[in-house]
Amino acid sequence: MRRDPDRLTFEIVARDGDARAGVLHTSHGPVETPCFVPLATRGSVKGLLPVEVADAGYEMVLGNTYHLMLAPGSERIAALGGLHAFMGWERAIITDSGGFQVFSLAFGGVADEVKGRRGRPPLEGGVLGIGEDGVRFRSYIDGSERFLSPERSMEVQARLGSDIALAFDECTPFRADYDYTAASTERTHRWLERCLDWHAANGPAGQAVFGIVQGGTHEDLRRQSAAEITATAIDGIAIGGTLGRDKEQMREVVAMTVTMLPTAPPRHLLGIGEPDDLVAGIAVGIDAFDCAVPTRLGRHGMALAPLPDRRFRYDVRKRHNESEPDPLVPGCPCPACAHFSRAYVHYLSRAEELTGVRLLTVHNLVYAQRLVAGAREAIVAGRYGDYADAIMAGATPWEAGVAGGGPSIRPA
RNA sequence: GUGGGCGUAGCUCAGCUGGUAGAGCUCCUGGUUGUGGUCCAGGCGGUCGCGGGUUCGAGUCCCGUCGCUCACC
Repeated sequence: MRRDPDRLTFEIVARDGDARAGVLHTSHGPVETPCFVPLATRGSVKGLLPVEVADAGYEMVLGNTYHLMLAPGSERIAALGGLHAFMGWERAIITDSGGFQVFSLAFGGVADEVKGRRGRPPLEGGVLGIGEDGVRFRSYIDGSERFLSPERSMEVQARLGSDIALAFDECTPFRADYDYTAASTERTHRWLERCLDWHAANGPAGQAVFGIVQGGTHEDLRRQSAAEITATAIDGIAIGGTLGRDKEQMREVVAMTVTMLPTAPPRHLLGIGEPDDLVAGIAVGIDAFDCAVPTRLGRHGMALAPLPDRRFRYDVRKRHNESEPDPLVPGCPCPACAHFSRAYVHYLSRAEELTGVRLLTVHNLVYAQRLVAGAREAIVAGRYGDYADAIMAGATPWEAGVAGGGPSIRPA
């Protein structure tokens, strides 16, 4: 199924149960898995320099076709040497296809859509129409009418020069009925064929393409989708679509879907990345995750922390932190925790100082990176179950790690 | 000194010709999973400057008083 070793190879170096530890060899270097992929939607991990992202231990970031094609435009980025050169990031880049934005333009977000809140669409009437050929939508920047199709998405991603391009798909709403989801999933498969046709003729030499499993929460549709994607010449598999109404259903759908996939290609779970989700996803055999959570939480004044009953986070802006001399998370190896008190970050956040966002973003990214890096070490050591148990019991990644000994439960 | 205006939630203010108080922000609590530094949903909070009077009933009307402010001497 792998089309070309020059594009991408995936080497599995260890297994522990269903969990895998591996290395994704991309055109811009190796990416150790399981990995978390920070979002650089508009060509920047918000608030951080590329060197800071690399220093946090990251080997790949995610850029977004939808945002970058609207501004500054893929032609301009190509003229300036491609996305790597443009944003000053020398390691791997995976680009989203823009398919999910069609969904979020219409529904505001996964949580809003699932709960029927109707959210707050970024732009009224953002999606003008979805057809066999592609999607017509309005630019969130100036309201102008734009068009995205399998060919157009691949063309943009080719100009960006990402190491991994995602096939153009439709993310079906949770509330969509079975028939719509089935029809949409089939159309996404036809779109995948068009993506691969375009890429075979025009794609950059070093760029890999991942197909995206759809099918909503329906087992037969997921199975059909997985089978059709696996039968094509893709380099890896992403799990997309709306995964359910809550965490429990999401995990069921992911676990179910993974069993339908061949073991050789890398598996990327799209859009999921709260700490407990990473732990659970790795356990069933997910190799890569991308998610807005660590960086977005940082912008909203939240710090990741070993607090299982608090969703692994706490609000630094709350008053009780105003005189706390300890760092965000004691023992954390990140620059924010190495040099600053929680009281200082609390003060900066409430004062809306940009440095507050930077410190929280760095902390959260380091925390997420340590979580997956610790998981990798545990898998290699054949102790992933212990590691997962320790994290879920409130240990920090460095405490739960192979070298760090057993878990230590700290008070909230 | 004379004349006008204003004193209502921590802040900025709304309350028509009298029927026993509202909004925004702040504050507190949740939520926000292929990124709009957001947004959403709840909650705490007022003896309506003070003292009298009229009235069944006064933040609303009358008298006095204190404070702030503007204009004119």
